[in-house]
Amino acid sequence: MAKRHQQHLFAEQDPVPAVWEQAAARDQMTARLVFNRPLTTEFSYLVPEGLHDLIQPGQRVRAPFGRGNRMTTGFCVALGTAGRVPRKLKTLDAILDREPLLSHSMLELTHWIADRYLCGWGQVLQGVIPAGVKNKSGTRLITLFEPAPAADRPVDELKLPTKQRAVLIALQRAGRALSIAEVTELADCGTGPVQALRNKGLIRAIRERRSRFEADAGAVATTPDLTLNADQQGALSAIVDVLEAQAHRTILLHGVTGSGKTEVYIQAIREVVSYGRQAIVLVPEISLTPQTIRRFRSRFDSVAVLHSHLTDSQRHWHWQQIARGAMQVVVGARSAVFAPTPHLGIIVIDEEHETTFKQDTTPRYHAREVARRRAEIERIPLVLGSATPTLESWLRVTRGQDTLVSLPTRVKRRPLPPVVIVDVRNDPRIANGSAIGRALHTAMQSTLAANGQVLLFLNVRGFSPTLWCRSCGEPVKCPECDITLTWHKDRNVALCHLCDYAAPPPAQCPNCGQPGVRYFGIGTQKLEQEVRNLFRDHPLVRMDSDSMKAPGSHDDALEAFRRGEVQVLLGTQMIAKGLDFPNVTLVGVIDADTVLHQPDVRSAERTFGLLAQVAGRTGRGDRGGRVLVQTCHPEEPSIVLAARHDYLGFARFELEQRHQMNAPPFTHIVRVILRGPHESTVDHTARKFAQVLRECSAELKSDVLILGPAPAPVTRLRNHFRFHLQIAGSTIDSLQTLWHAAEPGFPAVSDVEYTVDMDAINMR
DNA sequence: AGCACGCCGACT
DNA sequence: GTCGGCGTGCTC
Repeated sequence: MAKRHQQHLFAEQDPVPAVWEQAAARDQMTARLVFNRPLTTEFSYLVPEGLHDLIQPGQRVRAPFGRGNRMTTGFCVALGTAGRVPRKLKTLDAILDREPLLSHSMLELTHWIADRYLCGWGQVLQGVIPAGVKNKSGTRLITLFEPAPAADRPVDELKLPTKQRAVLIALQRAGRALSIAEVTELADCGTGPVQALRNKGLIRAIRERRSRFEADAGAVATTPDLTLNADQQGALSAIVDVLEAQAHRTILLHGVTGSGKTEVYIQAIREVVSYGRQAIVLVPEISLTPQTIRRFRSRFDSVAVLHSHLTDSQRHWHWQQIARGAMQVVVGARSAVFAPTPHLGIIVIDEEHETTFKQDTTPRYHAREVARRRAEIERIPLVLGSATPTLESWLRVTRGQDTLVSLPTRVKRRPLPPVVIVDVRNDPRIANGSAIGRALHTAMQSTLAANGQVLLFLNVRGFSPTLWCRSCGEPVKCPECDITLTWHKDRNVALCHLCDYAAPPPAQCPNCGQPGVRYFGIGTQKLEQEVRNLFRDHPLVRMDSDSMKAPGSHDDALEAFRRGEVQVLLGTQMIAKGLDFPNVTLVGVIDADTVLHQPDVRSAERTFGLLAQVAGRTGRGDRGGRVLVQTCHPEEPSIVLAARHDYLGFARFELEQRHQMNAPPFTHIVRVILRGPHESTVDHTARKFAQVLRECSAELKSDVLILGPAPAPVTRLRNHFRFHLQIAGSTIDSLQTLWHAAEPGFPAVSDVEYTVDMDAINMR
C-alpha cells in the first residue's frame, strides 16, 4: 500500500530528476515473461496496477511483443521490481489463467529442461502443458446467483412480489450461489423474477467455470499385497530407506523378466501413499501394458491413467484431479512426468531402457533425466526398473552415483528358458526364401503337436520389405523419402514406413522403365502366409501396426491367444513386451540381425535387449519353454550373451567397446539436423554450421569433437533433403557452452531449417 | 519462430 | 516513381 502511495507522489512531480525516475521505476512491479520461441531470453514487462494482486508466476499472460507489438501469449516465470531498467518497459495486457498452471518447482524443472535440451523455456512450457488444460476443455462458464449486500435485511422490509420473495428466500437459505435452473426449481418460478431481482440490485450474478465431469466415487482397492520374496523385500527396503532419508537417490532395479518388479513398485508406492503423498509411474506406451494398469487399479483407490487416447477435456479433468491431490497414483507415458501432483513422494520408470521415453519433437527431453531432476528438486527416490538397463544407467551404478538393487531370479524360481542360436547361413529352407529354417520348423512341429503355443517374432512388417528391379538392380524407393517401399500384400500397396506414402506396386521399374519388379526379403505378412501353409490346422494371429489398427483389436487378439483359441502368435516389437502366457513353450526369433545392422552406436544394445525381452515371453508356466534365434552372426557377442542371459557380461563388454569408441554413455552427443528442399543448399549450410562450430570450439579451447556434416541416414524425408552433424563432448556443460557461443553465428538460410537434439537416440 | 524493415528488380 | 521479392536481425 505504501508503495503505491509513493508512486503517486512521484507521478505528480514533473519533471522528475533522473534518480527519482529510476527509483520510481525500481518500485514498479514487473513480470518476467517467456514466449513460445526458440529464445533463451526472458522479457520484463510492467504489471498494470489492477493486476498486481492477481498475477502469479506460472500463469499465462498476454503481452505486446516484437516491433509490431502484436499481442502474444507468454508465461509469467517470475515477479519483481524493475531494478535497473535497460530500456523503457512495455506493459502486459492481461492475465489468462485464474490460477497458475505451474508450481514453483515445475517452473524450476522446465527451466532446467530448456537449459539442458538447448531450447527456449517458453517452448518447454508450451510443450509440457496439455492442450486441454490451456484451452480449459471440458469446462464451461456458468452463471450463478447469490443475494447482494443490499438484500442483507429482513425480507419483509423489501416489499417484494411473491415470486421474487420466494427467489430471494431460496437463495438465502441455500447459503451458496445457485444456478438459474436450481433457483427456478426451488422457488417454483420462471426466470422473470430472477432477472427482476437482479435489476433491483438485490441479487447478483457471478460467473464460474465448472467441469462437465463429476468426480467419481473412486473404486476401492480390494486386492491385498502379495508376499515378497527375500530379493523383493531387499529391493523394497532399499527404496524405503531413501524415502525415510528424505533425500533424492536413484535406484536401479535390475530384475530379469518375471522377477516381480511391479510388486516392488506397488509396495513402495503403498508406503508413499500412507504418508499422504502421490506417486508417478511412467510406462513406455500405455496401450501396451493393460495388465500393469489393471494391477495398479486393483491395488490403489485412486489411479489416474494418462493414455494417448484421452480427449482434451478428459486430460484437463485428470490434470485438475491430480493437482488437487485427489489421485494417489498417476500412471502414464513420457509426459506423465509433468503430472502436477501437489506432494510427490516417488517416481517409478518401468522398462527404463525403452526409447519412447525420449521425445522426438521439441522439447526433446528424456523422461528419465527429467524424472531424475524432478526427484532431486522434490528430494524423493527415483526407481528405474529394467531387465536390460541402458548403459547410461548402468554406468552411473558402476560409478556409485546410483544404487543398484537386483532381482536375479524369477518368482517361483522358474528358470530362464534355454536359448538356442541357430546359424542359418547354410540353411536350405532359408536359402529357398523361407522365413522359417529347418531347426525352427522342427521345433514348431513338436511344440504344436504337444499342444504348446508358439510366439514368432519378426521386426519387419509388410510382406516383402524390399521391391527390386530385376533389370537395373535398383530398389524401388519412396518418391519423397529415401527408403525402400514395402509391399503390403493384403492391401496390395507399396508403402513407405516413414511417411506413409502408399501406391500400387509398380508394374515397371520407376528407375529404368523395364517390367519385372521383384519382391525380396521377409515381412510379417509373408511370414504369416508361410506359417499358414506349413501348419494349416493351427489357428494363428498376426500382430503388427497394420493388423492392429482397429481399437480393441490388440486386446482381442491377446485374449484369443490367452484362451488358447490361437496357437501361433506372430508379430513385431509389439508382441515382445509384457505378455505373460504360461502355455508359450516356444519362441522363435526369425531374424536377429535386422536390429544389429542398423548404423547406430546402440545397435548391439538394442539387439541384446530385444532378445532378452523376447526370451522373457516363455518359460512362465510349469511346462517350461525354449527360444530359437535365427541369425547369420552366431558369434556376435550381443547375441551370444543374450542367449546366456548374461546382462552383466554384456554390459561389461559393451561399455568397454563404447569406452574405446568414445561413444555414449562416456560422451554426450548433440545432433544437429538440417533439412530443406534443395540438396546443395542444405549441404552448403550444414558445412557452414560445422565451420562456425569448429571456429567457436577452437576459440573456446573446447575439447568437443565435431563430426560431419554428412547426409543423414534417411537422406530424404517427405521431399526434404537432410544432413546432420554430431557434436561429441565429455560433459553436457562443454556442449552447452559451445552451443551458446556458436548459435548466434549460424547463418540464417531461407529454405533450410535446423533442429538440435541433445543426447539423441534416434539417429535416422 | 514471427515479423518488420530494408534494399534490389519489373511494372504503371 | 512504387509494388513486392526475399535476405537480415530483433524481440523487454
